[in-house]
Amino acid sequence: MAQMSQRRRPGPRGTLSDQMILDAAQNLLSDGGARTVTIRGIAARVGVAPNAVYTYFPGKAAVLRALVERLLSTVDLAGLTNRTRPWRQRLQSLALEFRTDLLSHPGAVSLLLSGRMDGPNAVALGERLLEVFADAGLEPVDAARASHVFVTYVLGSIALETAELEHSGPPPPEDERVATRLVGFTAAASDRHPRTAATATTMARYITTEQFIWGLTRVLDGLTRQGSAAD
Amino acid sequence: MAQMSQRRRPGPRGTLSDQMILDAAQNLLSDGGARTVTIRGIAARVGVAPNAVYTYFPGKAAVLRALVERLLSTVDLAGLTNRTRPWRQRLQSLALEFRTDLLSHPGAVSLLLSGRMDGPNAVALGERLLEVFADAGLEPVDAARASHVFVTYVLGSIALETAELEHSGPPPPEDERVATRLVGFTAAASDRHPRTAATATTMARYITTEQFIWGLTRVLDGLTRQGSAAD
DNA sequence: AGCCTAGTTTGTACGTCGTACAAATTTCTG
DNA sequence: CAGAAATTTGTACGACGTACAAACTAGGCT
Repeated sequence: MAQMSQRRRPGPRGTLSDQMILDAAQNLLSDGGARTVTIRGIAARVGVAPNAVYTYFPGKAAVLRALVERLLSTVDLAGLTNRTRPWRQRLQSLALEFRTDLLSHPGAVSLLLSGRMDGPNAVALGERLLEVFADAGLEPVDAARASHVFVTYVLGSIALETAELEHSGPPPPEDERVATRLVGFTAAASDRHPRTAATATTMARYITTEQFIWGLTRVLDGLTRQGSAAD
Repeated sequence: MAQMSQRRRPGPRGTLSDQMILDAAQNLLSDGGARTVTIRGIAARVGVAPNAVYTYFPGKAAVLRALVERLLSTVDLAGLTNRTRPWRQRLQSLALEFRTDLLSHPGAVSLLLSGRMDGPNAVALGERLLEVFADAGLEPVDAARASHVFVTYVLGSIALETAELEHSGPPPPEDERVATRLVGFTAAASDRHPRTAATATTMARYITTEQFIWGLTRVLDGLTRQGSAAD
């Protein structure tokens, strides 16, 4: 009946951009984890109807891709290729920085692992890695393979670490997580698993910075010695 | 119309169990990928209302946890501890078998990486790994750390490989995936990325069995040599 | 100036998901 | 053979992603 005109809202306010959408998405990721990064949540955060997002991105997947690229853009490429520092130190700094960043955004890794990582920032990072491994004395082909192993180790580590939190809220401190794991392992260890029982305290520390560096060092050892043992 | 009593359906048919539910879930995972593993899909597959699943599992997360445990139960623990074979060969067989399994269930890795992997089968596998690294001559603490690095590399590799398909349907053969990647890399490579351009064919092969073994060999090299280089 | 057009935003709607609740039914226990 | 316990269902709610057309605003053309 009749015309209830004057609906009041629609129309371009002009103030909205893909960057604001990514800001909102990144804030959601930091505050509440990956599962709270939602089109409707993003829209609410910027004070807009959900559909408005589709003006700037064709879908949720595109938003996530762009967010991954943004996260990759924050890595320190200059430090990575600074030849005044030994190559090992440069790689370790990069890895540690990356790990800290990603652990502080619970759920960001699952984002990284959910796409192809073929954006411009990903390619740029890959190029720098090739450079560093060339500095380490590797032939181009070996440098390429080594850089992929490096990426695999770093992302795999972080993925395994975040696997056990990521469910709700901000991450507890390292000590606390270790304690929780220790309880779990000692409970699971039995006569049937003597070695697990014997090294439970070590295994509880799988998720620490110390273990991350230990493994990284060994991986780099393996990557930069010519020839391989046949045993 | 009157009373259409005889609504006909509710009541226990007796024929339903947690195992059938996991069967259905696993079939869905194989056929359509991780995103098709859904409570409603599982229920439809066993010919039952969605809520029936909640009689056997408290929620979707529990179903996925149990499914992960089931996937872990298929690994060949006996072969892993068979001392008639050299330890490197045992680890490599395990890694390759695991990789083949997980690549054939697109999306299974994201499942593995979405929980703590603390079920009985996971613990049993961990115990065997400790045994193998002891065979390789490592002290208990180093064996524990090494086994975690091993797991990290294997799961990380598979995660990176599945990252770029996982979106719809059955995985294309290795050659085809390599070709697709090559196109992408040569397109992305420019004057600003000379090393990327030079090794594009190698990088396109990051997702092959060959690269997987190459990296695994290097990682094991690094894990089983005492001491570490300081650069 | 004023209109037209293109671009932006919204309301509404559809189909999907996980899952809570109580009613209906069957099987088991005594 | 009755009652208790376990199982399954219908229905429903609140989220989600996203399609569609209507409402609106801003800028370019005359």
